[in-house]
Amino acid sequence: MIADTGDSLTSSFFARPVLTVARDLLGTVLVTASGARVRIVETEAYGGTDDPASHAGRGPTRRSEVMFGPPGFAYVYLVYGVHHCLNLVTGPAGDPSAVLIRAAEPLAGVAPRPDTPAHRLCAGPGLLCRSLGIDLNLNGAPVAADLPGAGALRLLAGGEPGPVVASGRIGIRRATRRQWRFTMAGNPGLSR
DNA sequence: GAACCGATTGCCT
DNA sequence: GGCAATCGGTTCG
Repeated sequence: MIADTGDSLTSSFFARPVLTVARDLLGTVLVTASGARVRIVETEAYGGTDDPASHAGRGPTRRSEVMFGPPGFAYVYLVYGVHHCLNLVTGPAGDPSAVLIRAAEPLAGVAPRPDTPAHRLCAGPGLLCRSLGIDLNLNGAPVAADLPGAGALRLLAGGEPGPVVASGRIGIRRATRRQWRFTMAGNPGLSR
């Protein structure tokens, strides 16, 4: 029997403007190949027409080339040589934009850790990737359900996210005034 | 080719 | 609050 993917997000969801996708990803459920499920509670938008804080800001590199491709694919990179960050490519092909998944709240299948409350296991982009086993192997992987080979990562449509707050992006030095960070108000799983 | 910086986190004082 | 870990990209010589 074929798995029911009727609630899975497809390319048309990701093909929209990056700010719209970043906002609408709140409340959706990320599912890994191992069956872990987390609800996204914090995102940030990067790229678009002119974003000096984006990896794509000065043309494609070997690292950022996925951002320049079609929507619905994962862009995973290494920060500070230590942690991985998960992004989802948005907009039409050629528009180098993506949404950074900054935090989520575990629903099922996330391994506990000593001295870490469950709701903090994915409370940051690096923590989220570590808890879900996401690394460079998933860079360029198809996420939208209609793409060939999709399945290593899936997104399920979520319920109402509740009140959403737009604020300045964090952890960067450039273009911090843009209100491109989206959070579920008051959620305990937000990054610090 | 060397020096510096970065979409982070955890451990130190 | 400071800082190390550690790698890719950018900048400068």
